[in-house]
Amino acid sequence: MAGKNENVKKDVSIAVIRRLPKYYRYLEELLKKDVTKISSNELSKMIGFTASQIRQDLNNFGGFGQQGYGYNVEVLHAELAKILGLNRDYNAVIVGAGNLGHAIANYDKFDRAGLKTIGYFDVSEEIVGKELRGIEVLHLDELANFMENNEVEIGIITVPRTQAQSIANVLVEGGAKGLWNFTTQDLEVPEDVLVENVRLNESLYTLFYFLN
Amino acid sequence: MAGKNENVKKDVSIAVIRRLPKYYRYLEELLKKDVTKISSNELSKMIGFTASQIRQDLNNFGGFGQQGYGYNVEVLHAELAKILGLNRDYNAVIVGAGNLGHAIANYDKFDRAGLKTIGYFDVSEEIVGKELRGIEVLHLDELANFMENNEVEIGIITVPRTQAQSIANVLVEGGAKGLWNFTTQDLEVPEDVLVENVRLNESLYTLFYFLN
DNA sequence: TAGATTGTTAATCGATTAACAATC
DNA sequence: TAGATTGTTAATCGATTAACAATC
Repeated sequence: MAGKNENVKKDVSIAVIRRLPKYYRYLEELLKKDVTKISSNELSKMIGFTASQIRQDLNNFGGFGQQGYGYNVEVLHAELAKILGLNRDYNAVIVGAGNLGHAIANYDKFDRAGLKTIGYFDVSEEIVGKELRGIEVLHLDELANFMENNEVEIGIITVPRTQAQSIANVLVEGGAKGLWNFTTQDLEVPEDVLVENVRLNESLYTLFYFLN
Repeated sequence: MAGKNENVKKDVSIAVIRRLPKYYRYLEELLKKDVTKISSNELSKMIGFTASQIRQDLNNFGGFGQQGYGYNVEVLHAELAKILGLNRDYNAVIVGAGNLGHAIANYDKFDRAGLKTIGYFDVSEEIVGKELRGIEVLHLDELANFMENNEVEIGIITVPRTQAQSIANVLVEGGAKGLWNFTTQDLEVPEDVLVENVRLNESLYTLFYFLN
């Protein structure tokens, strides 16, 4: 019994995972304000989740609190950083160096969070050869070669939808373990590769829906 | 009994709403391929939701199918467009005309979906005065005035987080009914205003999490 | 008509909330 | 110690899936 389950961390539901960054963000603010401790009840009032949910969520990863006291802000903040994998860097390439690609590349917060974009690729003659954050934008044709010669964990896809799948293939072939997909294309990838989709159109349509 | 409930469309859950754009997208593809009819079962195989879920989802809005036949692609596509509010235009302003603002402004698909960006605002000297899609980018100070003189339904916020709330206030004061918020700030707005958040950092952290 | 497939009710599953004993 | 608040189990709620009668 013991041996077999030792490494089987019971799966935490995706709903929980997606709430973690919010906890992290609020903890960060408390830290800045030099707040040293916080109860699930106080946190509940700030964030808008129930205290019960907060305690349940956190307890998926360990007992970070102390009865009668609450949670130590600094400790919890650090634990969340660890859980979210913010304690290390991730090499990434951006494929599609248009406005959206630029926006991501230039967003300091992502860089500080550990997203290190080490390569930019495009097909447009206007863009290829230009510099982005001190790095020359390469032609898409050089992507496969680049992937071979660099450790790239994350591929960021900000190209027109029709090209998305073939680029995903090159990225995966080149060793990327995570794809951040900004297109509407549903990408097919091997089981050990992760796709995180940002569906701006779905978000927009949802907004439209509620305006009617 | 009749009178009171007549207008009370039972609330459709947000989970359902967020699946609609995906149905719409796949229907669009079928339409392009001149497929005239589709069963929930066939759709299920394409989209990856269960046939049962698809039928349940659609039946929140009406009985669009026909027993023994399935769904008429053209009809269902048109119905979804109507439900999602894609059958009309929405005037919008973009506040924050940096890379992200540019990306949104230049994304043709949004324009074709009905998002009409009629004003751009920023504070940067480098950007204010320049043209974006043939329209001069104005200084943020002119936003309130612009809102007063134009019908603007949607405010798109792509500024640094610290300015987000005060800009939201101006937008709401000026009549915006929906905010598309690309910052991490949780916006406080009156009850009749809708905020649709795009949390890129939460998406990125989720990706990080799964890479560990 | 027989076969197919919807619309809809019932059963199941999972996530959220409530409750409270454990304990700092 | 008494009070506070966690960690955790139990109850509730809502969403998903299964089943099937209705019907094209």
